[in-house]
Amino acid sequence: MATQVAEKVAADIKRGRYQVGETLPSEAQMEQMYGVGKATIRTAMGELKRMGLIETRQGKGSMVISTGGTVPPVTIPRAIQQRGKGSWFLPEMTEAEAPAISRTSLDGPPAVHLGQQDQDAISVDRMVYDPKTGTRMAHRTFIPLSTAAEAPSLAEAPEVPTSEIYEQLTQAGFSLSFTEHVTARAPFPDERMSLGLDEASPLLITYRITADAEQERPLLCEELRAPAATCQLTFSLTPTKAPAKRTPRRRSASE
Amino acid sequence: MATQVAEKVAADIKRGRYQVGETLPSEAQMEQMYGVGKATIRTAMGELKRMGLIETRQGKGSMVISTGGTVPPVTIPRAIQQRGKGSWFLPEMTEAEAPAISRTSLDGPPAVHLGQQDQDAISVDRMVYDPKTGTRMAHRTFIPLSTAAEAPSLAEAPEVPTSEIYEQLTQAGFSLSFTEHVTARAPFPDERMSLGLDEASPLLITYRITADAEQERPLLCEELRAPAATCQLTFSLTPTKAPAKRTPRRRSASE
DNA sequence: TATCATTTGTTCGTATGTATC
DNA sequence: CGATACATACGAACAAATGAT
Repeated sequence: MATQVAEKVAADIKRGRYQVGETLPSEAQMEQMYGVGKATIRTAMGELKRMGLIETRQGKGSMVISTGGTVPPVTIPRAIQQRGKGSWFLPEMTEAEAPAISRTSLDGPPAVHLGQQDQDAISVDRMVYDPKTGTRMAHRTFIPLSTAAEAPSLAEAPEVPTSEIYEQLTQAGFSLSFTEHVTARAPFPDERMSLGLDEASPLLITYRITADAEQERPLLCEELRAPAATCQLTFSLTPTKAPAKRTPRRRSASE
Repeated sequence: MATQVAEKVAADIKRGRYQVGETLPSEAQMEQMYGVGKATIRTAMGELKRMGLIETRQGKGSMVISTGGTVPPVTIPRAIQQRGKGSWFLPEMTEAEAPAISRTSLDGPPAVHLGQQDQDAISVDRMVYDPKTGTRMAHRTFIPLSTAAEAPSLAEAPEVPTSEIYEQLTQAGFSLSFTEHVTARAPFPDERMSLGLDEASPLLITYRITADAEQERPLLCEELRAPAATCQLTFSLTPTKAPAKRTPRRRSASE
């Protein structure tokens, strides 16, 4: 029944019955309108919030912020430019705070993607944001100790920009290739706090794995967490010109 | 308070206090354990479900299905191979049903990405699934009428595999380039039905835009919606070798 | 500055429906 | 069939934020 109410209100928003920017009738009014209890209305409002259609504020009311099916306003380009032999250029990110450096034991997705379960790594945490909208994102760089051993300058100053990390890896003799894995999930409570997610917006999560092209050996892992309600990641796909004789097999996913 | 309970249980799961596969104490028991009411426990369980830690089934109980921080089991490769001049090869997808062809008016993200607001397009709906896990995904191809006009064979049989669409566009004289936009949101009620999302898992959404490289004119839009709890998209990033806009080129960077 | 009505946020207790075993 | 457990809904109370008086 709560779902039916949510669908009804969503349809009304889509039809223009409720305009964007307008405040919906109060919950008490909706109870009367649909002849249901408070819990039902609140469940329905929760669905509408997660769908990104409305935004509620205590003491004010529920405002329509979208009619659904819109493109997220913040575009995060995931492109890599190589200008010279070891000169890399990445889309800029504005840092909200000074990066935090720590030493961690690799676990979860970074460990799987790097193939280094329970190994140690240097991790650099950054809070970045989009200057136009103020959207905050969490960025984390994992530098395995085995990688740092081959590029000693990395271990000394791991908080340098990512493009410089790529440069140092290139100077260390590696030929870099990049793979990115994207997924999403509901944020943990502490992530809601640090990213300022007032709603129950999902979290868009991407892992960029930098590997040595020849050895196919993972060298670096970068994690980016962004609120999916306001962000979209953009990739440029380059067709690979593979010979038709043999199919290059990707690693099968079975964890 | 509900959040605190959720954090406590999540910590217990992460610490191994509750093992994966095990059933949690019943909601009634938890009310006693934490000294809270039913609504609080249910809110907490809802958070744990969205985080992908537990799965609840009516009449059975709440089962732990993950300790958090795991890699989604289904990897969806988003790669494009070009074998010959107009011979394309894409990762295979298993169709669950026969494709449904309809004519729609472009709206929302597809319209924005194609730059064709309110124009008509042929849309081909497919329900695909991963044979190993049975995960269902919704795939939709938008062929603008303006594109169909230049590749007439497309309009006659739009339900051909995507690789064949690329082939026909190449034969029509286009030089194809691809861009992909990824975001996520909570599923709509009808999407929960059709995709079989028993939980409140977010929906991972990606739009692949096929454009003509020279004219930078969008030709085609493919939409893929997959349950984020079990899926990750994988991209291969190719560094672009762009000439520096300010730095003068001293050497001919042939590579 | 203080007060008050309005509105959402959170929790509680209870009841009923429904799937599982 | 019956006991158990989750799903859904109702009614009530209080807290907290907001905006106007």
